[in-house]
Amino acid sequence: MDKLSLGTLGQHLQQLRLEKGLSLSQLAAAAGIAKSNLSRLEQGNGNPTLDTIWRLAVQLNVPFGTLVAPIRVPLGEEGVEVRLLDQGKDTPQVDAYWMRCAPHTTRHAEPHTPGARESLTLISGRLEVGPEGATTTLAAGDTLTFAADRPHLYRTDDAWATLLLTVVYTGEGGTS
Amino acid sequence: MDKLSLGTLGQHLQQLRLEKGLSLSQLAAAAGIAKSNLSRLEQGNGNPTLDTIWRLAVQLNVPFGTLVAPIRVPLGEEGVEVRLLDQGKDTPQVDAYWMRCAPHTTRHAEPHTPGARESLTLISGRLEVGPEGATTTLAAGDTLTFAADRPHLYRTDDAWATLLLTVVYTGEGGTS
DNA sequence: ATAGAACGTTCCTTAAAAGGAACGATGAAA
DNA sequence: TTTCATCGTTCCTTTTAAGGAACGTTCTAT
Repeated sequence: MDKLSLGTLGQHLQQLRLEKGLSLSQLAAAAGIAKSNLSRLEQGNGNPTLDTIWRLAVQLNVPFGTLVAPIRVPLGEEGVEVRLLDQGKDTPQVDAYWMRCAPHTTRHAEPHTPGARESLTLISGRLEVGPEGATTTLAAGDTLTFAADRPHLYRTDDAWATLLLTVVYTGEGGTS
Repeated sequence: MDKLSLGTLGQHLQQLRLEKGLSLSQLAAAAGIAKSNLSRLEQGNGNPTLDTIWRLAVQLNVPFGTLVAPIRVPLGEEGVEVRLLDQGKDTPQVDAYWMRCAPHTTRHAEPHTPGARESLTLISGRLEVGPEGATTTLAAGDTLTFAADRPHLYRTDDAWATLLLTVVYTGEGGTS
């Protein structure tokens, strides 16, 4: 059974806060909670109340579950930053990510569930992407959809690449 | 900003519990929390801990936010909520948005600059979208690209729709 | 009826989350 | 330099959510 990880909550909180350019004190004041409270949460300690989470979610302008939902991304590889934007609750299940790749980086991705497809739109930079052996090179504004139930890769040349990425699990929908 | 309503949480809890045919005692035991705790929550009192909500969500097998999200979610003025995710700095310029539309909502959008195109991917729900008079209906996971230099619209039926949207401002410089 | 079991509620206690005021560290302005 | 503001953290106190054991009620079976 799924266990609640307080660490990811803290990471998400801090990440979202920094993206907004807010200091810990500012966010705490804006949300109407104590600094000490927010500090603990970002450190991964504590077990916040619904009221506390709600106030933070409102201030950070994120759908409620986003703060808590664990990032289901292998991530870790250097030069690649991935953010979970949203998780669809319909069938088929759809996960939406924002992704940024450093120059001269190759990310190999494992196959997803059978039938899964990825759609992506390049926001800036250039990116070679697709199933291994059948990749395509995209420029800013281009979109591509490909089968993601085989090993696939993302590769940048000498420029940064930023993109939106959605994974559609057309197979039996998994709940998380 | 929106205030947290504990009443709706209680209603949702009870509704989901009854749908599953569980007694209050059973659910509390299965989730590993005290009966008194669950009883208070269903009555709309109390302010549950993240741990408590999590355990209930797991037992009821609902995505986390569902328990808390009121029937009507924080929406923009016209039932449409839009968040800017990213702005490309390359050529062509690309703006990335996250967008959510309430049921039975129609949003008319003005034409963008000549040559502009929109690409969108539906994360959940259903959406009729496209240039006025030439719309398409999308389901979760579907993607669509259309010319956005004409008046276009987004329309939902009886379901919420969540989607990623990118606007590509294809200037004079043609993309190779 | 009567005993038993399960239901949901209401107390009281206890563990812990939130608030508040320190603290040292850092950075900018006088 | 010195001063002042703000940063994030760490205590300690206060508030309160969660646990536990009653309770009255309802239903079933004996």
